[in-house]
Amino acid sequence: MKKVINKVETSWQNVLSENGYRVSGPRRYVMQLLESNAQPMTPLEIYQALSQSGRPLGIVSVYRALELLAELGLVCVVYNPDGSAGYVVGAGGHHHHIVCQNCHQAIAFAGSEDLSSLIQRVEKETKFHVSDHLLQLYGICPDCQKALADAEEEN
Amino acid sequence: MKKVINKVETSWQNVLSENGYRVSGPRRYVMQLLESNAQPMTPLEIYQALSQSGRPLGIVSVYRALELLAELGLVCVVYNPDGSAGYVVGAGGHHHHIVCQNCHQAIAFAGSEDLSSLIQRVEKETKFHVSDHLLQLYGICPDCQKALADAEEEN
DNA sequence: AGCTTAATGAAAAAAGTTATCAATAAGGTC
DNA sequence: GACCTTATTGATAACTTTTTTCATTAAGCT
Ligand SMILES: [Zn+2]
Ligand SMILES: [Zn+2]
Ligand SMILES: [Zn+2]
Ligand SMILES: [Zn+2]
Repeated sequence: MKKVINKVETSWQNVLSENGYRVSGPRRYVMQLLESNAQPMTPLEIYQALSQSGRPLGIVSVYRALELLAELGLVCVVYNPDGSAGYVVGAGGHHHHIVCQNCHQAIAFAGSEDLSSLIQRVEKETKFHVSDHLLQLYGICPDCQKALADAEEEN
Repeated sequence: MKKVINKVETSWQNVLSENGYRVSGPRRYVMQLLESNAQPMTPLEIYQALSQSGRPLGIVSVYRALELLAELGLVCVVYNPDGSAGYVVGAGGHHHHIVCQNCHQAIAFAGSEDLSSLIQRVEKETKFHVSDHLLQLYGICPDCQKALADAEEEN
C-alpha cells in the first residue's frame, strides 16, 4: 500500500508530480477526456474517442494511464447496471456513484456515515470485522426522467 | 425481462425445470461445486476444479451454466477486494455479500431497508430516481481474525 | 541545450469470452 | 425400459480484452 499524496485543493497534475510521476501526453488526454464525460468509459472507448479527436496514442498507454490514475484516486471504477465496468473522474474523499440506467451518466455523492448502522448490524450477525465497502446506486437521472415523461405523453 | 419462477422453498433443480430448463450434468456440477465453496470462483477456476475432481466438461458449458444460473438468481456475482469478480450460490430475496479480504470467503446478509435513508438523501441531492443498488462489505472473517491474532502472538 | 530515465508505442503473447455446429443426453411418451 | 424430440453439450475457431517485451521517445531537471 503506497502512500499517495492527493490533497483536495491540488490539481491532478500536481498529484502526479508530487507522487513522482510525469505529466505526460497520454495521462493528460485520458484525464481531460474523462473530465468532459459523465459516462463511465472503458479503456477501448477511451482509446477510440481520443484517436478520433486527433490524439495519437496507443491503447496500451490508456491501460497504463488508467491503472496509475486509479491508484492515485484520480479516476474511479464504476459498474454499469449490466455489469460492465468503466472509468470516471474521481471525486476526493469518501464517496460513491449513482448511475443512470438509461444514459449511464454517473455522478458522485458524498458517503460519510452512510452505512454505519447497517455495518454494525452485519458485524454482529456475521462476526466479520468490516473495514471497507462497495456501494453504487442505480436509477434514472433528471434528464432521462424528463425525456421519458415526454416520450410517454406522445402515446 | 423474463419472468423467473424461483420460490424460496424450491430447490435449484426445481427452479430449472419450472422455468423450462433441463437439469443437465454441467449445471449440476457447477451448482454443487459452488454450494460447497464459500469463496467466489471465476469461470476458469470452476472449470479447473471440476476437471480435477473428474467431472469432464468443457469450459464453454461453465460459461453457459453460469449465465443461466445467474439469470435465474441461483448464483450471484461477487466482486473481490482486488476488483476481480467471481460467482457464489445465491441466497433468495434481497441480500448482499460480505467478503473476507484475507481468504475471500463470502457470505450473504439480508438487505431489507438497508439503505432507505441514504437513498432518500441522495435522491434529494441529485434528483435521480433510485431503483436499485449494488452493495458489498469487505472485512475480516471470524476464522481469519483468529488466525491473524495467533500469528501476531508468535512474534 | 543537454542529460537522465520514466514513459510511450508497436508488436506479439496471453488471457478471457463468444459463436458455430455436429454429436449427445435429458425428459417426456408409449 | 425403449423410443423420440429437441435442448444442451463439447471441440474448434473466432474474437475481444489485457499484459508483456523492448527499442524509441520525451518529460523534467541542471
Ligand atoms: Zn440518464
Ligand atoms: Zn460509503
Ligand atoms: Zn477470512
Ligand atoms: Zn440492499
